[in-house]
Amino acid sequence: MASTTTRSKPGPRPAAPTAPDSSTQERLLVAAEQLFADQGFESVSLRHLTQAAGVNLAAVNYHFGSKDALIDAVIERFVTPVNQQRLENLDGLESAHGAGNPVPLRDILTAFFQPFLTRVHRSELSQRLFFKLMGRCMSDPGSRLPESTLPLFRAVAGRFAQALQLAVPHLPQEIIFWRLHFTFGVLAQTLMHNEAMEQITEGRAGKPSPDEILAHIIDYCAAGFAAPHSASDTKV
Amino acid sequence: MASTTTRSKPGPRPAAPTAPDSSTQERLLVAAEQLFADQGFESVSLRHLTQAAGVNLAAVNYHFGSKDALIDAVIERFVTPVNQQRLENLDGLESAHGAGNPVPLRDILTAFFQPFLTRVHRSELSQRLFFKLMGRCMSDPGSRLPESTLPLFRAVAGRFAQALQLAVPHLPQEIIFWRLHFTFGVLAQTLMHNEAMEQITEGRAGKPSPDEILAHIIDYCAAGFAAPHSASDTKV
DNA sequence: ATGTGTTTCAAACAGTCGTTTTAATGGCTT
DNA sequence: AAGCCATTAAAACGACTGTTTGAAACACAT
Repeated sequence: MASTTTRSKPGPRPAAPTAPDSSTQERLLVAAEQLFADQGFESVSLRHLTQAAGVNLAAVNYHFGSKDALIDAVIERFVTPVNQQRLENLDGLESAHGAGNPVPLRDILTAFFQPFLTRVHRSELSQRLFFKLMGRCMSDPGSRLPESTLPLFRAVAGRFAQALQLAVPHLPQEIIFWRLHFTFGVLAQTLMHNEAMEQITEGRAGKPSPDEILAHIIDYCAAGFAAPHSASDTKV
Repeated sequence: MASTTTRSKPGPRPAAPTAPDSSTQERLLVAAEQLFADQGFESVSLRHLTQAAGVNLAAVNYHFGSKDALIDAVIERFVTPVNQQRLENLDGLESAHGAGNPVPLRDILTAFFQPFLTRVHRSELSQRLFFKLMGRCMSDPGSRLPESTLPLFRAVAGRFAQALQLAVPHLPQEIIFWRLHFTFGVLAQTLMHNEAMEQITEGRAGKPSPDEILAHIIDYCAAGFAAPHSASDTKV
């Protein structure tokens, strides 16, 4: 009988999002990435997840130890290359402008945002998924980031803060941290609710391409970052 | 015996966060506000919630019908006055500058952000709570907003978009929507993870006051909003 | 063929969740 | 006093959660 559509219930090997011959771990990671992205980490049950992946219920605990460990694996799987490429981008910029010389603000921000947008292209249609999963990592309760990713995150924050301090030397370091914080917020909002923007811009000019989105973000954040610091009247 | 500390387990009426004589609905709303704020809507069980409020487990379903209805009630309870004051602020600004005349960008943004910060003062120490609860409303899965609040939200969005169009006439409407979107992100990030900023700024000058935070946000968002629009090369 | 280690499978575990139920209160009018 | 209503109370319901179990299936070496 039916074998055309993507049934979710029975069958030993229902149409899976992965190649049916890939390893169980791979299938779990891919299915988890998909489901976590549009339902959240806690809302996806292991039964739903393993069923979508076409593997046994116990596979998660066997291969990863626990659901939390699977979540960490999913996050680390795409957070790490993003942060690595961020550092590579910044390395290239700094060596191009000479060590100790300031790098233009827009270039720094582009180096920070770009890995999100290019890494999306590897799996074609998973763009929306990737966006939302990233946004979820940045805003889920308790800043749900695996321990193993924290050192790299700290390195990224430190390096970019340092580069920014050279780019906008008229700002005290504290203000730079605040604005880095705000910039994270712009990114998270864009990643999580980008479909809301698609609705707004729908009548106009098709869907916004990742490059367009990037341009809009850079315009906004670069201006916000370079803004003069209205003197706080608490001091002096 | 013991009645000094805040026991959470037994007793007919353990030390509750509300006046012990207030109504059951009131106690539930107050306790829910507190718990939802720092644990998230789905992570708080009704048993934990009713215990903290000092009421019976069935009280939630009796007075509100379901847990979801309680969540909606909690959200609506403080979202509505915030949006009402936003409209009042904008009314005041527009009548002060004359109908049809542009209102300064920073004033518009202040009118938008200020209700968050002043409304916080009503319950003294609940400032952090209020911040996080609001942030959660804006970023939880499915944009968890009660139906009853949507008309007011739409009115706020429309009115402010209109005012902004007069304030930054050099921008097409689509860009204004994008930047309104980004501004939401800055707000949500600030509301949710403000304690992260307290850690960063700790060694320096005490805690940031709400007014300082507001000043930082306005500096960033006003500049981002007024930024020139780098021409998108897709058209023309 | 035999043994070894890894992986899969169906089934059950103990626990929590939101909700419902039924009985026991309390205050109020008639 | 009796009767009625809204509220509270304790207990149980069924459904779901993540996790564990012990046996079956497998690949692959000896």
